[in-house]
Amino acid sequence: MVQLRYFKGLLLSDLSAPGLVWNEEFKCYVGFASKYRDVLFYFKRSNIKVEDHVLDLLPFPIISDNIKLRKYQEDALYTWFRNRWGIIVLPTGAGKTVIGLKAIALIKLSTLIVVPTIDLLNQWHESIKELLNVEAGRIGGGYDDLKGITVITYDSAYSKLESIGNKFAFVIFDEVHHLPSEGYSIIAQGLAAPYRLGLTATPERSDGRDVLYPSLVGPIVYRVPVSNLVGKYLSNFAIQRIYVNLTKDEEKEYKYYRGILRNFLRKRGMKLTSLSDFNKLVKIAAKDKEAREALLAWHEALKIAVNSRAKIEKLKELLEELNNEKIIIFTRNTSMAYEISKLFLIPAITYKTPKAERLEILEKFKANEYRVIVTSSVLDEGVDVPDASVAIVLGGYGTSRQFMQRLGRILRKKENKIARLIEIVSKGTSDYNLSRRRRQNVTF
DNA sequence: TTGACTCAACATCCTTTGCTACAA
DNA sequence: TTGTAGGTTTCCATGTTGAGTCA
Repeated sequence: MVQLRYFKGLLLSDLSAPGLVWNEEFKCYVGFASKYRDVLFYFKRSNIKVEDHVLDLLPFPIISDNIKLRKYQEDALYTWFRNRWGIIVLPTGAGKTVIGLKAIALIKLSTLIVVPTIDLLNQWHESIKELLNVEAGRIGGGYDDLKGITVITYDSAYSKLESIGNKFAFVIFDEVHHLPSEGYSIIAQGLAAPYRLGLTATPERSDGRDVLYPSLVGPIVYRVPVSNLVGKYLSNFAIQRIYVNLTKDEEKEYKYYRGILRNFLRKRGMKLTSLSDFNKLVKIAAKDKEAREALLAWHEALKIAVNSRAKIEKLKELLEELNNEKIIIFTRNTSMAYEISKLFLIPAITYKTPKAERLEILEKFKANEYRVIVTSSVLDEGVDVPDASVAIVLGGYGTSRQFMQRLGRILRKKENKIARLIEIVSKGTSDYNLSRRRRQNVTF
């Protein structure tokens, strides 16, 4: 007979098991609470009886569920259900929340839903009320209400982990690509929940920490590419790139700043061919004045390339040409978003835009009072953005995630219309590299 | 309740073609 | 002579969010 207990995000066992190590302080074998599932399985397989005091589950509420899933949602859910462990990847707008809700209705055990933003916290709360007919608890964004089905932000989950770690049998990580980060991964480790579902449209991470998924939430068990849903559930779309040249002045300035960087690299015998090269430069720049100047020059050059005049000129043409379309313009820098806002009298949303104003702009965009809005990267994820027919990308990161998220903003099904994503790229600059990089590893 | 503020955490940040030391 | 491996993480700047505090 072995005794298993939970203590502040940890699993305690008086017998050894894989994933547990002897702890002198506790006088027993200790591991992360997330080991609970494996350890239990190990003891059962070894025919060792377990006195299990780990879970102290909250009562599951009475729900009613009339959720009808689409074929691909059903396939995804039933594939996941075999192990009740793993990640489902679905494009933006393909109905991930509904799958999560159906999973809750099937498992019928206390459930924690972890989300990155307060917007999503409230959206899940609404959906649960609407589709499961029950008022869920909320923790975060001013709420602190623990219930048998609770929605919580990643930040609150992190800070409340010790006290809630064994209260749930099932955990859903929405936008699960956030989970592997250094701090948030502790949430997955400290929860004892043996059933786990991750949901995202974009599982790949540029820092490579996506290799941690299997141990935190399980591997990707089902993936629906955009191309499978286009036409029937998502809009047909076209991607177009327009290349522009820097103005003479910009080119001069761009070359000047790139020259500072290049001279520094040559002088120090360094190169900038990989991310680790870049990190090395950043590290040196913390202490070395010359390196800092080189890095600042890199920033300046990039800014010139990404925010060039020629892009604004091209944008002007496009706005005239596409005068019947609903358009979202994406920039990289907030300064560019505000400049466009001023120039074309278009409402702008950035992280500096107060919540109420943001909501008002999105409402008016939805109601067709505004035809065009401009934004930096705040609307990439986690916000319910009304659909547009055209996305004009003036600048962004070199990540496929952002590219797919922005594409997702125009993919809601439209009758007899092809959605368009138009990228405007400065030729012969680092903006070109960014554009190329963000399209690598993209699976449609 | 709201708003303004601060703080901590997370994410991105690289790829033209040039260097140097060492092994084959 | 030629080919290739070497060096890797705590942080230049900017953008974004949630939480906490205080008025």
